[in-house]
Amino acid sequence: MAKNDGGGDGPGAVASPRRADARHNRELLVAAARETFAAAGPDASLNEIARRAGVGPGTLYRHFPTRHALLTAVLRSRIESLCAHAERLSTSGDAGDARDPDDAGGADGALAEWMAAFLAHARANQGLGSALMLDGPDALGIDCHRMIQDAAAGVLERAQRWGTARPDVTADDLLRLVTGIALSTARSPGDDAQPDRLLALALDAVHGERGGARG
Amino acid sequence: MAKNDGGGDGPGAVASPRRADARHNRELLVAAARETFAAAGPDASLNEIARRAGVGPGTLYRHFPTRHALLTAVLRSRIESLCAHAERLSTSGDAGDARDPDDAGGADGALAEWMAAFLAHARANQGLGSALMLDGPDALGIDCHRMIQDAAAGVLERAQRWGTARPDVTADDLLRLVTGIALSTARSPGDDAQPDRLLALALDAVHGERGGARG
DNA sequence: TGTACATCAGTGAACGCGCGTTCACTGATGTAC
DNA sequence: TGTACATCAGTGAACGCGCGTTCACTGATGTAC
Repeated sequence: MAKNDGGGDGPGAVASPRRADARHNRELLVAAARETFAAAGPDASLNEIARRAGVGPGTLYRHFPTRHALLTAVLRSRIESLCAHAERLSTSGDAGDARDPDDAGGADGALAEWMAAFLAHARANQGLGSALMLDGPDALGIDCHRMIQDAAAGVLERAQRWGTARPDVTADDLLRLVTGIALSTARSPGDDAQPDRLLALALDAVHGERGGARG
Repeated sequence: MAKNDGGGDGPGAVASPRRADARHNRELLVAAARETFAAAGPDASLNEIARRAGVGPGTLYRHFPTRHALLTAVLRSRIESLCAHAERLSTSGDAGDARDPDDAGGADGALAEWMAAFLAHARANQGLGSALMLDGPDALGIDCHRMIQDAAAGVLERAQRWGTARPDVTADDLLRLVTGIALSTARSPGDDAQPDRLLALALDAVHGERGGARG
């Protein structure tokens, strides 16, 4: 049996503590961390998070031995929903065959939809949460990094099969473009129009010139 | 007369101290700051910079009362050369008339050239130096912010007159796109190919579909 | 050219701060009987 | 159902650290004569 596994939460899920007070405090900590990271970025003070949660710093460390463990807990649900979203988009319709490339409502719209969702995710947490995703496997734990990468690859490959995305673009390019938009617009949270406009630009670039007739 | 103006260095230039030792230490400090900011980003320790320069922390504060004053001193020369570059590109050739849009070697190449130069600038200092530029006028002093903004606007407007840039793109869009690329690729300094590829993508987006025949 | 001196600049110990992290102790919980 | 107890979890003062910043003092410089 696993050492301290709380039950069948699947691989990667953090074991829930058995005792009721521990479970409660864990929830308080994650909620406080979510707020604090969103307000102050991923370098926010851990003592401050413990203070907001109304627990001692030792309690925070008992649940999350490292900053990354806490960040992962905060981001996991968001990342999982992004991946589920990608999964839905990648399998809806009859994805196997390439249809008329001018009918761009399918894979094309799916790519745009998912990139918009990812931008919204990246812009939360001051846009910086997702920057950690680019730090490489060590930063957030290999799980989250690969999960997002695979999700992006799924949506992108489908669009490429349909001819609505340039074949020379990689999933990593996609993620970095959108993350960059989130980062460079992070300090002006009021203006939602500009990130949307920049995302539209990036989407145009990824589409290439309709049908791929490139010089 | 100005209060402590070292001479006719033009508006915005920081007055050089009169005494030889002060001038020398100022140079040491700027050099140390350049290195340190490049290695550790714009949040680098000021004490560390003073240590690297071989002076006491008090000396640093005598020359640069705030972190922004020091950052400005470090970035000023770079920014000035970027602006001069833009000026050169904006006035070379016969800029007044719109020529055949398919002859994209002129304003088109100029835009690409300047954006590449700006990307190189943004990628120095861990890509973060230029992030401050997006913080708004307060951060780096209104000078640097406006200087870059105006330089970008000059090159962009010329490209738009020539029809090689979409008319709905703003100079701010341009700067944020490139800054975003710098930020999202900052942590992988070894790989120079990806930033270049992303810049090419962004340029394609800015060009729009050749000639502007957009659905 | 040489000297006296006013002032400009540098020094670096010291302060207060908030951070991350630890640990001896206290308290709450769940379970075995 | 009630109680005893082992263990799991929380507490929060305390530590060491590096940071930004200050300031009384020392030293270097340039200038006036």
